[in-house]
Amino acid sequence: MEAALRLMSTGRSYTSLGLREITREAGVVPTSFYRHFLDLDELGLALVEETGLTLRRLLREARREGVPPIRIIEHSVRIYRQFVRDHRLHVLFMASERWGGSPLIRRSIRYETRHFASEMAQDLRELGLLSNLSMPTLQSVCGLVVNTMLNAASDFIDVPEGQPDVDEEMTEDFVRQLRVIFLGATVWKDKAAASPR
Amino acid sequence: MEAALRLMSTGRSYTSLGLREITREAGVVPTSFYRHFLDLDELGLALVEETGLTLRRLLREARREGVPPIRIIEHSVRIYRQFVRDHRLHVLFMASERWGGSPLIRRSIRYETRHFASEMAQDLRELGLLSNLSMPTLQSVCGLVVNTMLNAASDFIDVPEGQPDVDEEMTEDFVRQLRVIFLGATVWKDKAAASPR
DNA sequence: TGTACATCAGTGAACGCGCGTTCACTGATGTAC
DNA sequence: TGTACATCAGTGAACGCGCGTTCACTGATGTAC
Repeated sequence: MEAALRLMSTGRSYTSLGLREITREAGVVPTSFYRHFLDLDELGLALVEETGLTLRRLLREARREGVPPIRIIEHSVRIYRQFVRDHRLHVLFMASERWGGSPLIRRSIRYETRHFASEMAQDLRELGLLSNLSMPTLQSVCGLVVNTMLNAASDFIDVPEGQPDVDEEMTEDFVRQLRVIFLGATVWKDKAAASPR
Repeated sequence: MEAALRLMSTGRSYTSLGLREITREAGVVPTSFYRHFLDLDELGLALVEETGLTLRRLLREARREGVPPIRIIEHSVRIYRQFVRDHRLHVLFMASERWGGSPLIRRSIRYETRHFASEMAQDLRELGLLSNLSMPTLQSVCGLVVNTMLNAASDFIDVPEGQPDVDEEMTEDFVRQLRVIFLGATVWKDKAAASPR
């Protein structure tokens, strides 16, 4: 799995990787692959699952430590940023295979991101934030936020390693976009009232 | 070019297509490929260029016919929707190869979308809309809008043909997201004043 | 403590196959005089 | 109107290569008694 991510780190897509290529990178004979996975799709799915699991664990901890309801965005962006730093290749994989070549992987990523958006919506609800939105609208907004997060992550593919200023500028832009979204959500007036639970 | 798009219409990624595969789909012998393109990257770039050109032409016409400044979003969404319908595969190609396997194609798509976002920003400026935003913020918002448009387009990859209700629901969600963004942009207060042009 | 057996990641040879690319070619269409 | 030549999309044979997958194997590690 690490070998596959490493091969993708130069901007290759997952679907373009070969089985032999991956095992070569892993320093192992091609046939060994079958000791671990049925085929390449299964490896991809394992990567998605791993990433989702890690992120969910992180969020659970973050939730447990209690968040000051004010500055929620800054706090979340900081957590997300740290996650992207620690698991750069995993996030890149998720973000760029969202519409990659394998239908199975696409489906599993879509499932994972929806799950993530739902958790975010629920968190906001429980914190009493954006209570002006109906649940469908809140879901929609969270979906938009997640997509924006993944887009931002993807944009880092082609940024060369030693460019902290470009990096900084892109993050700034990303935060601004999130602010616009949340600002819009704050003043939004839904036709339907917020569902009472 | 049409053959390549056709092969991708079932969810394959461009990078995973083979030269022989494409020429086979085109009903032509593999070697004929070289009469038209140097390699697969060049074919991809041609597709990007074609799509960009068509879209720009469409926008120019739309601009010429004059837009009532009110209902600008609805109008634009309708135009975009028509474009996606008429050039479904082209848009899908652009949207899903944004972070696909070929660095050259990625770069060229990024160039094209930036260009598009800039034109949108300029249009809004000239119409006197969102004049509360500084130019960088306006650019950022337009970038967000373009990305959201492309994400929405990509989500149609896995929607089976005969599902008009799902289609409708997704469009509705997409429009709602755009509204949230524009609403946020409308009430946004920039630290810097809007540049006086 | 010692023996017998199970488990399992990794090995290496072999297979048939489709790939990208080269080459010299054909034959239709357009252009010059 | 007729002839000679240029252009150019498409052809078909051939090449060497890396691919995914099969098979019977090795040898280290863990487990049962």
